[in-house]
Amino acid sequence: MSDRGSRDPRRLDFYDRSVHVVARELVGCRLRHGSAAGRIVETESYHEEEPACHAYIGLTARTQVLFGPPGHAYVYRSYGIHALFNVVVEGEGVGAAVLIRALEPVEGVELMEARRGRRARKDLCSGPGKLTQALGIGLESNGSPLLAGAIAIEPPRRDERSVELVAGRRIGITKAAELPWRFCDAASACVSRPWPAAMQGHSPALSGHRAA
DNA sequence: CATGGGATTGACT
DNA sequence: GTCAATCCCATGC
Repeated sequence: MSDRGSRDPRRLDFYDRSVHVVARELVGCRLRHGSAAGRIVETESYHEEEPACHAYIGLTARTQVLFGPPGHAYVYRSYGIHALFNVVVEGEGVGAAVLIRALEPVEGVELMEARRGRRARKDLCSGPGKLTQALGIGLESNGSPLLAGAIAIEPPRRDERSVELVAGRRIGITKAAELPWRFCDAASACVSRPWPAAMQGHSPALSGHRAA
């Protein structure tokens, strides 16, 4: 794999790089489905060589998309209830993906509230199951191309502040839980709980924009 | 074909 | 802090 690809998530070579590089660079980008969009503030990387990754077991019906070409959505059902959205990365034949774990709502907040129920804005997308519900992403989006489909990833806007990136251990897993493959914007109040140790002592703001 | 285990969330004690 | 909801898929008989 090469790490010299594009930093523009609207280009295919952005995704054809190390899963950890892509996971870090996705923080600050914007995930969109129709008129609803949010700023990515938390990701985790998963790779076939490590047992927490679904691709660890090899090529099956479930993991087919993970081993497919980069730049596509991998969506699966978690705990029978929630849809979790991932970005397939690295070359075809390599099973690796970035789990999108939290967003700051930036567009279509009313639509997100309609889907999620009225609650604090910072809690609309502060978890991997919450953000798919808020954006209306379901299992039918599994395999959807991110460069030519309903779901798109856009680069950070120039008027947004830069990301304050911190890494921590992945959460919600029992295998390979010690790997520091969770990446968060420490300045965001929308990161899911528990916050990484590096965020203790922070007082994150809600908005990803610079103060007016 | 039956079974068991989740990359979670929200409600409740 | 505890716990149930709920379903897809991998595994084993």
